[in-house]
Amino acid sequence: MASRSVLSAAFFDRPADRVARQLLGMHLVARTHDGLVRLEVNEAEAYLGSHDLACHGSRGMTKRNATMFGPAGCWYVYLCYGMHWMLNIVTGKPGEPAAVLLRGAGKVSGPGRLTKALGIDRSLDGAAATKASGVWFEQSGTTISAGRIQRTPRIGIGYAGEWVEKPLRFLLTPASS
DNA sequence: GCAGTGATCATA
DNA sequence: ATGATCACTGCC
Repeated sequence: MASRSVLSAAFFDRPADRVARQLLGMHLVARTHDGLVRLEVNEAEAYLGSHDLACHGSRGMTKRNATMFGPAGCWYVYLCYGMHWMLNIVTGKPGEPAAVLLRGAGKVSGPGRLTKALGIDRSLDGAAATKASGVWFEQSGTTISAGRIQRTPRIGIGYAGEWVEKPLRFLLTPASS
């Protein structure tokens, strides 16, 4: 059924800020050793490409960030501070390094905690976000009103010069009831 | 407020 | 080979 359809590579072949915005409210689904985990995405950051000084790809391709230069819809996973795995989804055209960092979903807040909750590590890096990879997105069917979306500067990128202040972090306010 | 933690990358 | 850095977290 459409409301549970898996997001395809085409969904991610757009500018990272648009993808980050549109991922809010979608479901991040993972097969873990404890079974299927399904979390609503509520925080994401866009890393726009080679011109974005906060983006890993802005300093050229390295072994670590090579996945970012690949096709949209693949996972880019790397280790930060020697302890925390960061989960990103690659966006845009091959050759252009852009991605969206997943920072929060469901009740899990923080990018390192998110990967820990989902059992994600480097072994996912480079895989396409399909059921075959074990981690994917599904459409939630929920319409997100513009009023529930906040934008702020990104976290932890103080080195990025004029890009520090760009409002590329997207947050979904919990629905009130 | 800051220590932990270790892969990664630039420099040499 | 060496040293600085780091898209974070947890405990002080």
